[in-house]
Amino acid sequence: MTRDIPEISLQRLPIYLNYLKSLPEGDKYISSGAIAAALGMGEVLVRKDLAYTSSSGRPKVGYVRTELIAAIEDYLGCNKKKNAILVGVGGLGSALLSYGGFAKYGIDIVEAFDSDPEKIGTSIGGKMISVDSEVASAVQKYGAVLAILAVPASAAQQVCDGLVGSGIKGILNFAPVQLKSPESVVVRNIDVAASLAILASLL
Amino acid sequence: MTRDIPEISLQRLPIYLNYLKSLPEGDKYISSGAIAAALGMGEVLVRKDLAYTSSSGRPKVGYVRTELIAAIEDYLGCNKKKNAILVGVGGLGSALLSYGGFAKYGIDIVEAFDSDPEKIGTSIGGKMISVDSEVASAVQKYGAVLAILAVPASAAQQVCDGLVGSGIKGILNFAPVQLKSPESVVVRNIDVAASLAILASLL
DNA sequence: TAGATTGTTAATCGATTAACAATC
DNA sequence: TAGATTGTTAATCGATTAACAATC
Repeated sequence: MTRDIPEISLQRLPIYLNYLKSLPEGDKYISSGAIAAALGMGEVLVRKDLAYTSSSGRPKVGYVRTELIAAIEDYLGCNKKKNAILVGVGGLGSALLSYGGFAKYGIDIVEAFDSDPEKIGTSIGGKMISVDSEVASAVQKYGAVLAILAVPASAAQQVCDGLVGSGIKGILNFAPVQLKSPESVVVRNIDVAASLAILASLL
Repeated sequence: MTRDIPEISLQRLPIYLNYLKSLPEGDKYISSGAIAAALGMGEVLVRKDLAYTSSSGRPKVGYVRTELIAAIEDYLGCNKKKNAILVGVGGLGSALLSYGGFAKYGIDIVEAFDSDPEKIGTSIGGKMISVDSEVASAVQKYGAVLAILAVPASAAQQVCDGLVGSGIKGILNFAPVQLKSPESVVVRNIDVAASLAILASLL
């Protein structure tokens, strides 16, 4: 399901979604101008982004808030359940296992993996922690398509290779390493330290 | 120190830096073509990005790896020590307190804050956890310019207001909320759940 | 109807890539 | 010298913004 939306527009959809959900229930209509003003963006940009979700507004009144929320959620696939696994139950991995924020996008972390014998067999946030070597069978068993990679940089490529081999289709990588993977597997990176450093260099 | 580098180029500098540091000590020279190939980017783009750091290479041989690392580190301000505080010692906040990855960018998290009386007075990763209301005095005391915001969405704006009032100049916000702040304060957001949802919608 | 707002087409802006001269 | 690589200028590409017709 590759759509022709620019990824940068796609990245803004959750921002609109969060904002729209934060509005009072009583607000039936919302205009692109109001959204733009609240989020500090241009109103044409907002309308263009929203148009990708095939939501449509009415001249003079704007968009029906609940319809817009539903359209964005639908476009993002929030209503399509996806299973994810997490590899690397260190500090960050543990935090993500306990974090409830994935559910609103239809994502469920079904199992976690680590190489530390101390952790294996325990569970965090109701998620079982199993040994690394069982990743592939778990991916099959749960039909998991997503993986969160939260291992040390030194292990990241090797774990990535295993994930690719297991049939995982998307990897969110927290290790500060550029992973090599086939084009058919989508990898996106979050480097918290680098993000803070970039922010600092803008001051 | 606002430079005329596009932010998107700035965001790539840590990627180059990580890659260059991962190369064997024995590699004296590295070409833009080799960097580009390793990271899957265009080689002209690499040269342009590197040119912003005022590093320069030699035709035929490439860049001196160690010089390039030094130039990027210098440009990113890794050698200029910056103090950061962290607000919200939940799962994610705790993980970030224990995370050692900020040091390589010259960033030190000096103190953490929370509203939970149970946590106040304890410490994580060697960082003291104090009560929220002491943020402003700590910012003064340490000369902190950066803040990591890891509180629930419902508290984020209020905490942000306090940070702005305390004189903080940059905020890395993990709450899925668009913060309102004066233009003089730089805010960047990381929304892990949204990032995974976007990734999923690309599959 | 008049006015506000949408949706789209054209213009602008900025980032990436291509071409190529400089140079070691 | 010949060839590889840098650094820069011009061309292309894509995203944002401006203009404006459609419409409720």
